[in-house]
Amino acid sequence: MNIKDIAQIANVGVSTVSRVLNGHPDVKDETRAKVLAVIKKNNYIPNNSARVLKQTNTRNIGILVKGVFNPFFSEILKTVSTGVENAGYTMILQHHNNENDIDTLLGFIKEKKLQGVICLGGNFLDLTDEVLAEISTAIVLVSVDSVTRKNLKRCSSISIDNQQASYMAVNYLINNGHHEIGLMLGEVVDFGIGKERYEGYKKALADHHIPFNEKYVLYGGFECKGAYDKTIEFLKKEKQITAIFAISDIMAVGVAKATANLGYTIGKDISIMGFDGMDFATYYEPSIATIKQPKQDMGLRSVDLLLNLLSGKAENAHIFLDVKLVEGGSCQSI
Amino acid sequence: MNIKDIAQIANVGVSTVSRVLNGHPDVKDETRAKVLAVIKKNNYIPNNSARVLKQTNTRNIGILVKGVFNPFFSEILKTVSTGVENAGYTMILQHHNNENDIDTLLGFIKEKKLQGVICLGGNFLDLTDEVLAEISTAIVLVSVDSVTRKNLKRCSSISIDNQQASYMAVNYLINNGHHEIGLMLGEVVDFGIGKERYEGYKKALADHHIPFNEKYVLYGGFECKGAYDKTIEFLKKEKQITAIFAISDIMAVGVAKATANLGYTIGKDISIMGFDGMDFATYYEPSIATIKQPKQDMGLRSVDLLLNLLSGKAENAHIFLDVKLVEGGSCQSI
DNA sequence: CTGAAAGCGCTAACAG
DNA sequence: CTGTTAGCGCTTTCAG
Repeated sequence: MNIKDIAQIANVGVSTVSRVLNGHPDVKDETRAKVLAVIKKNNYIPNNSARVLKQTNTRNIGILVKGVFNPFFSEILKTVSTGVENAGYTMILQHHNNENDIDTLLGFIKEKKLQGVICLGGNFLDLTDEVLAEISTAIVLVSVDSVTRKNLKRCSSISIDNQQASYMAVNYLINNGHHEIGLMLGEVVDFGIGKERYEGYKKALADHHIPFNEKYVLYGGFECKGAYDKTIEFLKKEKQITAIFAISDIMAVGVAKATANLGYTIGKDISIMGFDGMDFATYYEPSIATIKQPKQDMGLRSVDLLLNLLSGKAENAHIFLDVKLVEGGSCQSI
Repeated sequence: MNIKDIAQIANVGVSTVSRVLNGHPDVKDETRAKVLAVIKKNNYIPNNSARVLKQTNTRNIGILVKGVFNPFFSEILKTVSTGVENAGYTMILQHHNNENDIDTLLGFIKEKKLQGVICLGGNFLDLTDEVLAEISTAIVLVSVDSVTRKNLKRCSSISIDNQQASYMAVNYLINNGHHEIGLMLGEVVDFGIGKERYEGYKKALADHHIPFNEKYVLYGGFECKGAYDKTIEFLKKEKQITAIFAISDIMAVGVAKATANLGYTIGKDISIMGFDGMDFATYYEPSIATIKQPKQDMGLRSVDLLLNLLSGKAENAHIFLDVKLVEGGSCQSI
């Protein structure tokens, strides 16, 4: 069942069917009704590929997710997918773990003829306006490293200031009297947000004249279990530790469980901070203090921006959203 | 830059380029190398739409997610997306909340020329082999209602026995001495897995001659907050309650927090069971007892089955995977 | 307002 | 082994 069949059954030309399909105004109401009726009766659905092949306007939006499919991205994804679909676009999700995020992005755009892409995570430090000049695709980078600071004119970004957010967390711990603060990062090699949060940690220590100790830096692999295991091992050796800052809530939960199992009372014997602002951390007992990222807003604004970019209603922009330090029973003064 | 350009530059015909692209064997090594070089030098990437338009073999696999993008689905999605991409397929993700899951599925298949679909969630009770006879798309339903029991010959499914799993949980609570057991469901209207778990709850009570009390059934909307609020309200009225079974871990966390805030000691004053087997529940303090679904396995097996269905290596099948009751400090005998 | 016809970029006969 | 060519189903001029 294709457009030709419909045209034949409805006794009109294919172009008329096409016009009806695309909501062009210059079709007689009567004809439109007839065509619509035939379409409905035959359950006809236009072939997307043919349409995309022909049009420059493919209505394809890609979502490129880098690395682990963490719950934080999932929440953004939820918002984004709703927005993209409501706007009548097709959403193509690609998940990768390649070295070169830029090449992956470029390939994705060409292959799928994307009109727009939202990248969740990844490292785009080497991205330049020259590279982007070759393509006319709208690009919004979400939650990526500080490429945003380069003020590229041919792409947009929505992010938070990771270094400052991390600084805020560590500073808060220090102001609560903590000096021996462990840091739970994800992977050892991380040139993206992990690195920036690492630097925020170091800076906060330095500003308070607290010496930095490499042994206090742990890598939990962004999973509960990793964080749990590393914390157990760590606290057995470093008994002077009074606080641990994990750069994701999921790891914070692992840290919390580890301290509890070691006999610490969370909040009293040890303070724990997370990062992201996930529900399950807020509803932990005690509530895990965290740096809350505006997840919903990040999703909403990235779709908004992308759609406005596509319709020419907006210019490329680099938007920094504010985070909020959410206090919780897991963090107390000493 | 298209196939014709490449052919011209490489001084060969388009079909040769096409053959190289598709790994056909009958190309002279020398020619292949030449073409490959030109492709690489020009950063040529074939247009997917044209390929899909032409081929029956579109290499498009759709993932249709129904309802909330919960963390449980996200985990499956992670596994699935990796599998689909490794097999060289394009993954098109669609997220919907329509009434009619079957029509949505059918439309999705036609529009995107899908060769296979994996449905996460949804209600396919009205699905029949007659409807499926019209399409030649491989379909794997994952985590859906008991349509699986109808033994459709033209689609597959991977699921757990929700009623029995729920029965197992409630039975466990009862055997631990609990008689006044609250049930935290998601939405009031639910003809899918929610209903089956509801029935498992009722059946367990009945088998132990415990009267069913409609007031003990709560609806938390599959969110921490909803579960939290409803539990607070509930426990203020029904002080005789000694256990609550939530049909998702995320809600169990909300329930746990509520009981803690009301001054209950979890595990001692009240027992809590979850469902799914998510990390953050296991790492809760105390660990939340749960019915662990084989998430990883569900993802893996659905991709496997789908790919084998596509290559003719497997027949449609309805697979029930086993769940496991994981004990935890949140549940104790009284 | 409507129809005929030219491709979009690719694959796969088919012919060499 | 390789090139020529006919469409895949659709949109979009261009004529009516």
